[in-house]
Amino acid sequence: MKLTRQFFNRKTTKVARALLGKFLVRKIGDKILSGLIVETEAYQGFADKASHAHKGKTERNAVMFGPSGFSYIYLIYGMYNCFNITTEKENYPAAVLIRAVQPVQGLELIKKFRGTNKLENLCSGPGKFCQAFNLDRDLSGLDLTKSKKLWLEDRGFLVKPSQIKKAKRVGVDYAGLYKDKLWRFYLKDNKFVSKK
DNA sequence: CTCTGGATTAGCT
DNA sequence: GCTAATCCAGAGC
Repeated sequence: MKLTRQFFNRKTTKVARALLGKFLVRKIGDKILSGLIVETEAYQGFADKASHAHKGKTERNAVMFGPSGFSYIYLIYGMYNCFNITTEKENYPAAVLIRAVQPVQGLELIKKFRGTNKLENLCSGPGKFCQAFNLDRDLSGLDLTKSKKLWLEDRGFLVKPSQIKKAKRVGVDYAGLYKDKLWRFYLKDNKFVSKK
């Protein structure tokens, strides 16, 4: 079943945890790509120095201030894209970054987009995942509860709380007090996460 | 295996 | 002008 607004309209860390084991589905023409989410990170509020919303609302980050369940995709390091899903109520800027996915459907197309065949190297990082699923900034601001190109599904994959590991977020050493927050979540022993 | 530097550009100061 | 929610190739061990 497709994830609805109320799934995303909760505390960001809760959504980040709940997204593990859910499926991200992408439709390109008549082809379906999908993957099991295995790694996420939470970015929330005004005080979080690692968040784009920390300095207030801008043209780029405006969607983070909107309703939950929308895509926020931005260019990082001049070369890669990062895909996020907005969370929480309107005017509270927050989102969950999808860091890694276990590819399930559409392997052929995913391999083509990535230019590699090694399974564990297809979607094991936020930039890799966007490349694999052909996500770019054109798809930012989509309502993921309504879109026909991109949405999330619960397919009954069960994740026990004991299978969820917490860690510091990656690449945010500049974020002062917030750099050590344990707002990264991933599935224990899953070989598709971005780091071991 | 680990470590390091370069690629490349929008967005903010 | 500076630098980032990253990735990869190449060097060294």
